[in-house]
Amino acid sequence: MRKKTDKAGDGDFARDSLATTSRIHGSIARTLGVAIVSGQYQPGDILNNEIDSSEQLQVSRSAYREAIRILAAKGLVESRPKTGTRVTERSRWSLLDPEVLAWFFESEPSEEFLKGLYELRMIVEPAAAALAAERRDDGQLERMRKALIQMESQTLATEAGQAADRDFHDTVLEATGNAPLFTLSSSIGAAVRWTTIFKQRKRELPRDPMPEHWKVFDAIAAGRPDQARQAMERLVGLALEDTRASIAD
Amino acid sequence: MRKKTDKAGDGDFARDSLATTSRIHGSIARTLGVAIVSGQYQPGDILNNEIDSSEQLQVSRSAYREAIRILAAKGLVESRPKTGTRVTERSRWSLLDPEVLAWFFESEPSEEFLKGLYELRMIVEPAAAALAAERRDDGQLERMRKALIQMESQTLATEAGQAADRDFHDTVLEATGNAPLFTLSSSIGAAVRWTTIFKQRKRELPRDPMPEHWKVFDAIAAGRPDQARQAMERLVGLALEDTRASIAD
DNA sequence: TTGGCTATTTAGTCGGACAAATAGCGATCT
DNA sequence: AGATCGCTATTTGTCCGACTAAATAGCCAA
Repeated sequence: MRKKTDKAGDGDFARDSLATTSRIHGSIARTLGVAIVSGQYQPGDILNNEIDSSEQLQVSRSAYREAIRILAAKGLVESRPKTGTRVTERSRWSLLDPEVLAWFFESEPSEEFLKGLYELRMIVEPAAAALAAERRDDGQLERMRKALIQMESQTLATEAGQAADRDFHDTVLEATGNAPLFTLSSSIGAAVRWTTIFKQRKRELPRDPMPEHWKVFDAIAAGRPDQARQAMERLVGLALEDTRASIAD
Repeated sequence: MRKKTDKAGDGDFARDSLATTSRIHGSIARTLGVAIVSGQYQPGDILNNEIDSSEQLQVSRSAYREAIRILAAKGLVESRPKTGTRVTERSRWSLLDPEVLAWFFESEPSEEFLKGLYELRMIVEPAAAALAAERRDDGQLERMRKALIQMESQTLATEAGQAADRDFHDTVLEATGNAPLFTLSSSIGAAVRWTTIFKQRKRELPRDPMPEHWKVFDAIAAGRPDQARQAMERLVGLALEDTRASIAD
């Protein structure tokens, strides 16, 4: 009933979670998903039936159906015989699913939505930093330090610098030892990446983010939860300000 | 390309999100999903190929494939030609997806996982209550009041009482005006409330939850964020204590 | 008017064929 | 011996067409 891999070799398997779009069902799901989250289809709208839709999209009905299953799994649509497949109300959407977020970012998300993500980050990350200060182990601390050093030398203007930034925040989340909390990191990371791009479109880096990052790190390293929370609050708060400024423009 | 419903009639469509298991692909997904989150399949394990699996489960290959697409959409598995379909590392799982959470609760989740969920709820819900105190409108306030009155008369022992409890918390979340926050907390709340049912299997209601609920309501009605946050902290904290007690048993 | 029956429409399921990708092996060349 | 290239077998991916089951709408009869 179950086959075990000989050597837990997940090394080169991890890289391409993006490959999801390389198959037909994935790309159809993406197409429809973007159309839905961008408002091209409204909640309550009914998609054409499977026969017509698959013909219009030039794919087999099976591939189309698999795409619909993906969308349904993320709460974007709901199917039933006779009625058809309809777009569900927004409150049912898995807004924090990495793919759904990616679809949002493909056709600029509303300012309100971005604000919501930042607000969520403002709630979650400081609390996470506090927990991390209590529970981090040496390995995690070391990864945080390396990420910050990398970030310092590359700056947020480079891809590598942004990746380092993500690594740092990911490791903080991981250090909370709270798996459900950790899954938020990819969502939050996506939001951050997007807003970083936003910011750079209009102006150079508005401010050096390193001092705040180091303060967070120091507090976590020192095992001071309250201090870590406050430092992270400042960090996220400043990022929010910058984003607000570049959006307001 | 798009067909609009005449009367936005989503009224009777909303009830059965559970119907997802009534179709074969859904029930297969559930079976496999439970097997995965319960640890019966480990990350890195490779599932039997589609032909064998679908034969063993007595379903067509198409239905089996649709089930796999659902699991892949929730990050539980990853498929590729030649290699097969393998269970992904836990960090990729959409732990906050309502269905994934439901699968966890089907085979009692680990204490650590439960603790994580409560911890997250403890972070998010008080913050949400604070935001709600600033942004709620009269209609939301009215719905909260009605829910609490219903909850008071029915008690948590009845289905209607639990529904009222859900309504109250959902309305608080809605009142934050933050969609991402809403989806996050709503799925956590729904999942955690399953433990309420667990609790009641073992003992009667350990304590009257109404005073804390009314305090949250009053603070939100009065537009006092800090007070609302503290009241919600107490509310969730007490629920956590109760759960801990019934687990320890 | 109402109640149930039936027709119709739609997703759901099936089975079987063929295509594409790729990991792993083996032959070949250096 | 080692590296490199190409082949092959395995597995998922895609397609097709038929049939099943569910759910609605509308008709017909009481």
